[in-house]
Amino acid sequence: MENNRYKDIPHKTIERLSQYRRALHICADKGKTNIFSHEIASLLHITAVQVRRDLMLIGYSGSLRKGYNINDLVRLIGDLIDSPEGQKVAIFGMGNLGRAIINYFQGKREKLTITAGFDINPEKTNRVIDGIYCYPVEKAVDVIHKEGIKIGILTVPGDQADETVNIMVDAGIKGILNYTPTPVEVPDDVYLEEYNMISSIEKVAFYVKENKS
Amino acid sequence: MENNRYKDIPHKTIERLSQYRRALHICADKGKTNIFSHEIASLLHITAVQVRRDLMLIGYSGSLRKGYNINDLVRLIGDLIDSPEGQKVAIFGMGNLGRAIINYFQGKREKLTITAGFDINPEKTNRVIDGIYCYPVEKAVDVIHKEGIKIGILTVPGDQADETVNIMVDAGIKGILNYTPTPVEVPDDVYLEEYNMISSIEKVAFYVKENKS
DNA sequence: CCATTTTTGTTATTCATTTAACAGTGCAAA
DNA sequence: TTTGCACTGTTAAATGAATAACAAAAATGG
Ligand SMILES: NC(=O)c1ccc[n+]([C@@H]2O[C@H](COP(=O)([O-])OP(=O)(O)OC[C@H]3O[C@@H](n4cnc5c(N)ncnc54)[C@H](O)[C@@H]3O)[C@@H](O)[C@H]2O)c1
Ligand SMILES: NC(=O)c1ccc[n+]([C@@H]2O[C@H](COP(=O)([O-])OP(=O)(O)OC[C@H]3O[C@@H](n4cnc5c(N)ncnc54)[C@H](O)[C@@H]3O)[C@@H](O)[C@H]2O)c1
Repeated sequence: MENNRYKDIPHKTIERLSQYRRALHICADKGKTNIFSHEIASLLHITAVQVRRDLMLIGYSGSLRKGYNINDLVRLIGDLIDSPEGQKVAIFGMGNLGRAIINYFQGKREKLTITAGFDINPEKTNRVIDGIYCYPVEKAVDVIHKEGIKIGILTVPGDQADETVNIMVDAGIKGILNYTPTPVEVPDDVYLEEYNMISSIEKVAFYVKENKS
Repeated sequence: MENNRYKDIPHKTIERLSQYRRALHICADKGKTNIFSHEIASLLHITAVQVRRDLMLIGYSGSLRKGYNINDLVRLIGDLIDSPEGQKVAIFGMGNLGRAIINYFQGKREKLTITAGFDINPEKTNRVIDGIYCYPVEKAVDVIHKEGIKIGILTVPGDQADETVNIMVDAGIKGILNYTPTPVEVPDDVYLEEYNMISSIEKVAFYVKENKS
């Protein structure tokens, strides 16, 4: 009940915390040990107030004169958004996008590991692709259950999205990142995040057109 | 001044209109000619009120008994978000993601065409990759100006983002879709849309973790 | 011909997020 | 010691977006 005290942190704040952490890592690598809210803000091109507000929500207090301690802050963000034991991720659809994600993401986050791929194409299944073993989708329930995978990234063709989501949910996936252009539905206990790239491009195109006037 | 009457349409509505259109195309292909707000809603897994509200904003009126005429609605959405003469798009960074986007997007939208790629790697430049000619970045100003490209997709490594955005802006790009994890800054007359995939995955992971309680 | 149903279009309300306002604090310099 | 400065942390207000509420219209069936 009251053990998830972070339920009331805005979704947008969670996203930004992830970005703060990335920026802080870069600063730490440069030998910086402390940082002011307005410095973080200018790295992300947002306002210092927003940074302070976000940090207030997670309960971190900086020093008045020296700002925030970078290592402490990185650790605190990690405590909030990471699972100490790590989380496993599966990719559904080992096509162009799925493989690009593997190559990009794998090894980048300490606590998140892509541990399985699934596909329907027999030329791709039952072998290692870009370092990830690709199973046939029929094995999804078994593998996901056995490995304890809770997070799935959906990169199958749009017309396969619904069907594949059902498989994912049945297999025990509790969080889905849908890169398909097809909106999908999930039970209440599954967290769903969708990103439609075509909408994004069309949105940019729209505002470019409108600004011309 | 008052010739862009669509300035007050919410950004989220623009995104949804793009998705409505996609869904409507699929319906039209199935031979459907009319559709109710609640049918559109259930395709996108949103509410019928939201659909009607969005359509109200763009000034389309459906028939009380037959709902919306699919062809008319598709046309009207096109009038709003497309440029009749089409718009050209350039990709900066012809790596895994850039090429995945080309393969995925090209040919999909009638009024948006990827017409040039740019890269810094001499093995990739001055030749055709996945159907798109890849120029060295030094040619960006020339090519973009000559072709009249206004939209750019940024898929260079994160540490090259700022520098590349400057080149894009100098070359006359007016809308940027940044897939880099590095937040960038653009002048007021350039529209910027950013998408950070790692934040998305970490967000999903966070809510999966939190729900476990 | 009138009540019922179904759906649209619009206004009002609620919810989420950002931005503004400002009090409080510790250091440094006068 | 005191004054001013440059920060932080928090509350208040404004903006943006989703949801709820409801009047009006058109067909249907008694
Ligand atoms: N490529 C991109 O840049 C991009 C960008 C945004 C969104 N997307 C979306 O991502 C999805 C994949 O795009 P892509 O370019 O990688 O396509 P792709 O054709 O290269 O990859 C699709 C993969 O899914 C597999 N597949 C098909 N049906 C399946 C099923 N029922 N179960 C499991 N696997 C199945 C295919 O064998 C293939 O390997 C599409 O929905 C596309 O709209 C792609
Ligand atoms: N691959 C993914 O799925 C994915 C997902 C989200 C975000 N991203 C981001 O997209 C970007 C590209 O990812 P990727 O996986 O395609 O990497 P990649 O290394 O495959 O591609 C990067 C490309 O950019 C080129 N490049 C390097 N410096 C350049 C410069 N100054 N100007 C022009 N071109 C230059 C490289 O030659 C290479 O072709 C990265 O910033 C990454 O963080 C990738």
